[in-house]
Amino acid sequence: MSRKNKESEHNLPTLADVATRAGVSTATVSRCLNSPGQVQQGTRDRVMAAVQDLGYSPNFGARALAARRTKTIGAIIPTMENAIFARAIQAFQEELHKSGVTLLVSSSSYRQDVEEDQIRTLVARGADGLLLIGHDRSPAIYQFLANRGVPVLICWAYDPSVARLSIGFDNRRAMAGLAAEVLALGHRNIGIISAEFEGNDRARARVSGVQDAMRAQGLDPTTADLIETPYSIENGANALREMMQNSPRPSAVICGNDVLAVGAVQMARALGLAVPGDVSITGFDDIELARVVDPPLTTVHVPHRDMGRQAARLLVDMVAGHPARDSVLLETNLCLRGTLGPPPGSVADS
Amino acid sequence: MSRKNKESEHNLPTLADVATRAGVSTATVSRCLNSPGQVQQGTRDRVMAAVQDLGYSPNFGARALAARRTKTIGAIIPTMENAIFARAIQAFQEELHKSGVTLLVSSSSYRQDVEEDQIRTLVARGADGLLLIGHDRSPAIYQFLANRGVPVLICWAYDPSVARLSIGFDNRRAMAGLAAEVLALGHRNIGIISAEFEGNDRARARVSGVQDAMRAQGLDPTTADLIETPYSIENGANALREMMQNSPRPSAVICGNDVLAVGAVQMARALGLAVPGDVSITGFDDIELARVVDPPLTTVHVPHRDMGRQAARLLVDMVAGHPARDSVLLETNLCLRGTLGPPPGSVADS
DNA sequence: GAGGTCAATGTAAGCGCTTACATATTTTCA
DNA sequence: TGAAAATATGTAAGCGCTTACATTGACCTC
Repeated sequence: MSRKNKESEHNLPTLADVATRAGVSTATVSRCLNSPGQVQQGTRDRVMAAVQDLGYSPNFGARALAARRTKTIGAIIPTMENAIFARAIQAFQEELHKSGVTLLVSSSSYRQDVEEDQIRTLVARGADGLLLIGHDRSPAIYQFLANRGVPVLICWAYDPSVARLSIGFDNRRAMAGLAAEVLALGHRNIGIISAEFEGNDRARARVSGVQDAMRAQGLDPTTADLIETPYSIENGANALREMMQNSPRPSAVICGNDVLAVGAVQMARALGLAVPGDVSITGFDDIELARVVDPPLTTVHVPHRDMGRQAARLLVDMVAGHPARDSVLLETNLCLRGTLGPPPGSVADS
Repeated sequence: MSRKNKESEHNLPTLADVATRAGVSTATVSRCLNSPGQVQQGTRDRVMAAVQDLGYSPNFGARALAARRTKTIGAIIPTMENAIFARAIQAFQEELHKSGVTLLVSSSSYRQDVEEDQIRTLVARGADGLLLIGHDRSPAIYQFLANRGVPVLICWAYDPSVARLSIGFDNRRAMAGLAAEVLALGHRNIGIISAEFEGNDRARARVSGVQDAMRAQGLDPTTADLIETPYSIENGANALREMMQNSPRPSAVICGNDVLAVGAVQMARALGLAVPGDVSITGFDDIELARVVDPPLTTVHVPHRDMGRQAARLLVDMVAGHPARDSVLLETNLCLRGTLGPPPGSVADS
């Protein structure tokens, strides 16, 4: 009951073809490909020559099926559309490549349901491990992953209160540091433009950081003007416009990331407001955009490349059965640039 | 000689487990999953319940092996690090998703050897089709793809002189249009900052476009100052600095893309040159960055999202055996913004 | 009511690989 | 020099699916 080979069909060379041509068994060919050390030089040469001649390349599905691993790691990022995740992912991929691991990337558009789908898809495709951004997701999906025995590394967040292994920075503390700087200049009317909280623990932590800093100064955090909006330049711009209609008007607007901040800066200028003369604006991430906008953005530098690289090493180890003992905390640092100044009418200013 | 099941091992439910639990054969379960119409309602319900109960999800490798297709399409882009390709890929993925196709993305860092590796990897992984950027690559690799019967769609380029199916725009004509605009303002000393030519037909085509426009004005294209450098803001900046040391100094610098142009604008300002008062600068692509820089960049708008979306549809059709008849030409349009003005000392200027 | 059609399901043969175990060959050293 | 140890290769059993073909039974049609 053999499947008919329609003449039209492509018939690629298989391991068996290579074996025949090289005059060895399929096992030997397989070994040449996977652990060449086990095969004698002469035999190996013969096999490799056959591989070349035939233009053989192994069938991934068969290999995955037989070996029960895929040398594949999956990553799901919220978006590819701006540079926030791109640099980290690029570094992640480069590092994985060194270990012969392939990366599969999907983007979830910041939607939890989409992300869950993608997690399932990646696992079904045999991802040996997964890189995810932030901790926020349903217990059910973590349970699923645990059942499947798929190691997961969380990045972009470091939160010692969560047991899961992660590599990242302390969003809350980093933002608190920036906010402290803002408050130290004398700003008292603070605006916050954040990403939407739902499903985004980083965004919440950053806002908490601002609130921490306010409390530390004896200010009431609830007096801060808060707008939640999806990350985009345009949304940042709109949020700033809205915020500037309030009274009292914030003299400093702290944004959840650089993309929002860039939009805010542009809108401020469009409204005829000087930055930082009339309003100070800060970002978070220090992506390329931060230096392109005029004036350059005061922001928090996140070691994206480093995070990506280290994440790759950790995850490769985890897949190999050497789970890291502890989460990794990376340091961020403040980039004080042109968009932050003293509030209008302050002593330093007059 | 059965493989021992070490007790420690995860043993996921298989199709057979589902079949047993539902009291049907594996074939029926398979049909429920792949072509539910063929199965009676009652049976199907029973099977689906079993799938739920067991938390079954199909093994990708086995499926690919047996079905000889993967519902996967691969794409290789030169870089993820800036936004040039991100928008198109995002749209590409969203559209593929509608057809139940998974996207695998790799980036080649603009290196041909890396790209060939990745092509082979993706094919080995069973990609049913491939999306590639530009035409430039070795005949050997095209031959390989043809042997394997893997359909390929080229994007980012439209060149009727090449037989391969593509979707894109006419880089040469688009750039010629922009250059004509520059020349019409009276610029005669032209600088060109391009990506490196090797392996990048788009870059070459764009420079040819500038030369076409010069010839059309009776100018000698070889008088243009040309610098080739990899795409990055920093490289754009360095190239501009270098160019400004020449004499005569260009009054307009046409850049191969927005990333280079943004770097050029920033360097011009750092050098104390007014843009466009002292030097005009143009880009290509119209990515977000183009509007963020001050003044906003004169550039060529490329319909990235549309290209991505249409590419997905075409490729899905090709994989299904309905190859498109012709390459698709998309229109670009000029975005005349702040960085382009008349040359210094021109009548309009004085 | 015999023969034919059609729909629903079952049977079982692979898909192309890896790897445990068996076998053959060479090396080592008491 | 011979037995044990190490090394190289072969044998063949799956890995978890899909699907061609076989089977079954319900329903028509003349």
